[in-house]
Amino acid sequence: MANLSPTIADVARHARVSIATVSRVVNGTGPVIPQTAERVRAAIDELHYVPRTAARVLASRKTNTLGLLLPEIGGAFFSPLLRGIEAEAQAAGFDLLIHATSHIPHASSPVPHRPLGMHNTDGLIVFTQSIDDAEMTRLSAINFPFILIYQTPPPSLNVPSITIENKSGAQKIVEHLIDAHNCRRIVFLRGPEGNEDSEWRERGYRAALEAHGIAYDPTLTAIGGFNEEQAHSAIRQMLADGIEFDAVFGGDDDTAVGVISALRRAGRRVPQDVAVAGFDDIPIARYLTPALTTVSAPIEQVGREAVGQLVRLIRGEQAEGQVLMRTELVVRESCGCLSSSQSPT
Amino acid sequence: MANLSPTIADVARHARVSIATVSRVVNGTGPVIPQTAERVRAAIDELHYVPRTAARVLASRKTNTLGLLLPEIGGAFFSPLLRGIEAEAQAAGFDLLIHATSHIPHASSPVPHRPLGMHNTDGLIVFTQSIDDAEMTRLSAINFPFILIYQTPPPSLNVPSITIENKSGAQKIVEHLIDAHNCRRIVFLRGPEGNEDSEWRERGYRAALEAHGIAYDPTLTAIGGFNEEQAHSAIRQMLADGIEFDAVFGGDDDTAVGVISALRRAGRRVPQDVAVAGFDDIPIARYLTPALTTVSAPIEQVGREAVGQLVRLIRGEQAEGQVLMRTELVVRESCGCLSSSQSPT
DNA sequence: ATGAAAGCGCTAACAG
DNA sequence: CTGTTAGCGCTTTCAT
Repeated sequence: MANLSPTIADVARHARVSIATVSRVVNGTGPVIPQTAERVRAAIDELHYVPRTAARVLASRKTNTLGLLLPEIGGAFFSPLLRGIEAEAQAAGFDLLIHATSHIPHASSPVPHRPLGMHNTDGLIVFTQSIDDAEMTRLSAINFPFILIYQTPPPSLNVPSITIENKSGAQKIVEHLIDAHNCRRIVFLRGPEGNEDSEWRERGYRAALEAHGIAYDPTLTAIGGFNEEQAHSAIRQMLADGIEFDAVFGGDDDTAVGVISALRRAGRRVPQDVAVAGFDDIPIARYLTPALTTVSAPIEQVGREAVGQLVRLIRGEQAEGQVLMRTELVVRESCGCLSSSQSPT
Repeated sequence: MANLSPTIADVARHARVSIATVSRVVNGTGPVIPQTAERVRAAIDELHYVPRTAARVLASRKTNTLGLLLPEIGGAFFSPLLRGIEAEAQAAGFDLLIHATSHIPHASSPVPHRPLGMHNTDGLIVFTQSIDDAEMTRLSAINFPFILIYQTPPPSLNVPSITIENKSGAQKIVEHLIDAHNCRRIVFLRGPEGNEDSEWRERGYRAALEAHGIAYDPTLTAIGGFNEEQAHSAIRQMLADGIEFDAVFGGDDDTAVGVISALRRAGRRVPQDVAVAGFDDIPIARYLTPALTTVSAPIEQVGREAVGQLVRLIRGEQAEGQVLMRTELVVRESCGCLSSSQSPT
């Protein structure tokens, strides 16, 4: 293979200077006389020189890259999140390394394989359910910069985190269903087991019920798993079981999509027969039929904020601790509010 | 900060062996007596030792990671693609590094900043429109392993690539519109400027027209940009311009979503008044209202195949060259075929 | 303003 | 089976 890639020494020789000088012009560190710098620059692009990251990292002990840990990459939700993170990371001069932490029973090696960590990143953005408490404790103990998104830290740990107003957002939308549309039997479809967002949204759902004197009926909640397919089956099952309801609050927008699909196939009209609401306001939400009433969460913003804080942490500055991002009710058609002749909001 | 992370030397000292021995048990290279190995292992997890990637890479000249270059990360399309790539990379024992090549006017540095390249990956998967021909030529010249997806190589370069049957897929679906639904004035909404997939799909569209003796009408094509919003406006504009049509073939599924939305808002029923079809068969396609008729492309499969070939390339084995993945017509409701009482296909 | 040289932490011969 | 040692390519004092 091509082992012939030039090193800093080659450039130095070519420009008739020392490697230290080359390093200086490459990094803009230290003073170099313009003429010398010019020679070096010429040598660099004549040789197509590209510094080796590994050597750089080893010598400088800084990677200049940020790591993002996700449980899996999928769902419309991740696009804006990644966009936000990508953009801000780049603006801050960091590269981004993403890893989806699926099943890794890689038990053969004596050292636990961590694709992303202090050995190859300067800091980590950790999404819900992508590392366990033990690992979090370890990272915290060695004082490695990391920040949680869509997840609050375990009580014992003082780690900055960014979350959104799940409970009040959920409560607002459910109350809208109740107040504006007279719904009384409202289904809630949970996210994946142990998902924190889902738990808070459920609390909001119950709070709304309670505030309006509607008894909580456990048969009206099931698991939607934050994905269309599971949500579709869940509703289908409820229908088959003869459970009656006049509205569905999906745990998120993907869920709502599955719900609408299942309802329609069962001959129920949305929103005339059943009102439907989601959460997140993913990009396609406004283009669905009917356009989805949902809670707008500043997903991209969460990404940007996460990077911002992480970078501050890395620089040794103070982090803000817990950040709670505001959510907002977005009323469209699926709850029964607007007619279909509106333009997208 | 925590500079105290242990090195291989610490472990060696702790286990009373040489660093070479530690290296052996960590990597499973060379023979080590079980007792010794055990001591080393004990030292390793007592010290929480994690090998430094940079040092490893520098010494071994292998990064064990794959790079993925994308123009931007967004759209429902990427989920399955990333899933496929992630899964296969992991199975092959590689880490994955993703970079979205947005605007980088980082012109200040004398060395071109390449977030991903031979300096930090063993090979690259290159998505459409993420690097230019010059860069491709450079990579090819230094014999660096990389593979193109959703993009054919420039004629002068012999680079393996994975593409899908865009033209025949598009032709099939347009012919379905013509044959099964009697459509004659079919709109086509292009993808982003210069997008190769879009160009082939347009050829398929025109071929279908031609095969049925329908004259190509340039006023029936516009730019949808492969995203809901642009597609929405495009259709809106056409409607405003008084252009008549009985079907729309969106360049991809996201486009189709925007199209349906725009039609509904203009009071046109889908599929009764206008038939709509997409391309890609993204996960939500079957859950839309109406369920989307589209061309199923094995997106996840493309990802897996890309990794497979790239790994082969990296190992110095022969790559297969150009791979063309089959596409398949998926008939659902938006073209007018199925009733809405079906269960999702 | 520039150069010399000492590492950074690890792998990979090569000895023994 | 285990230890020694020479780099890997670069950054970074410390001299000059």
